[in-house]
Amino acid sequence: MSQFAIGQLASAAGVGIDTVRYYERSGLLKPSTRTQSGYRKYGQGELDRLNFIRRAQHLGFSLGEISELLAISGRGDVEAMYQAAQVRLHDIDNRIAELSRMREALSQLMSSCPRKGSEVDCPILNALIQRKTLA
Amino acid sequence: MSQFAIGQLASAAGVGIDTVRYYERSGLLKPSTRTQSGYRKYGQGELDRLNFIRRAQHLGFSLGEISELLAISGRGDVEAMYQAAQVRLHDIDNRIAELSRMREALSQLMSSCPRKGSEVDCPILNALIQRKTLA
DNA sequence: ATGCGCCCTGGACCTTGGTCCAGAGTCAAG
DNA sequence: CTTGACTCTGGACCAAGGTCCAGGGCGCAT
Repeated sequence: MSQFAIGQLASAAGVGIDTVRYYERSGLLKPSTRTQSGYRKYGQGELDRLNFIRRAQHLGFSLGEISELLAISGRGDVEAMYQAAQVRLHDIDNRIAELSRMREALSQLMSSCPRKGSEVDCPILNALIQRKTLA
Repeated sequence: MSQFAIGQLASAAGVGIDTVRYYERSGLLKPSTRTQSGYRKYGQGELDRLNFIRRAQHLGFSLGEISELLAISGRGDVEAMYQAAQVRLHDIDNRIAELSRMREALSQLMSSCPRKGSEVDCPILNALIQRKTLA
């Protein structure tokens, strides 16, 4: 059974040592044992868990959500996993919609900007300065 | 010439009093004068400026960027305004692309999830647990 | 046995955009 | 003149996800 020191675990997962300790403080990942002198020791299970955390983060889950995900995963609760993914998906959709609104408003202003001449001709400036155009 | 106390300015712009003071600390908005007793007094120009800040925020500019925008606007520099908008647009596009990647990965996992049965059949769980599927 | 690199703890600090608080002073109406 | 609403300052605190530091202890190779 391979055992890792914190630095080995961290570099195996591509994170910083302080990040691993931070996850521990946050209740996400604790060492399987400690040496007598207090050194953290991790096994393959902890490395898997750390990789799980990173992948879930990559899908946009927050650490709080990941904490729930880990509990769900521990129960092997497929339905709950699906629900969590769905909630997350809606959140992503909302954020995309919000950004798209911004994009639309901004690019519309830009497309009618002459990029030269006086400020009165610049719709970007006008939109920001006056009570026009923008919701 | 209408003069506002901070509370009046804040409610005219739909923000909190503390927010106005925060903008002042951040160098974005300062009162045109102070009374002898130290009360902030604002005029129409400051209300316009505050509204500008809010609208720019609504387009996704950070307060730091808004600070530059205000300087640009003060110079009436249409070209610089356009450039700033373009930078912002690229940033929005990058964020949308990032979220779309997440969305894609997540919805693909979900579409092949049976939502019942054992955990070994759940691709969401598998993607998070194993070194598969996900980048 | 000593030097170098690793590890420990507790706590401070970072970013962004505010929000809240205490304790004091001020303003306007009754 | 008093009361209640408003404002002042300086500083603490919040979320999130870390990052860094000091001052020590440990482990292994030479």
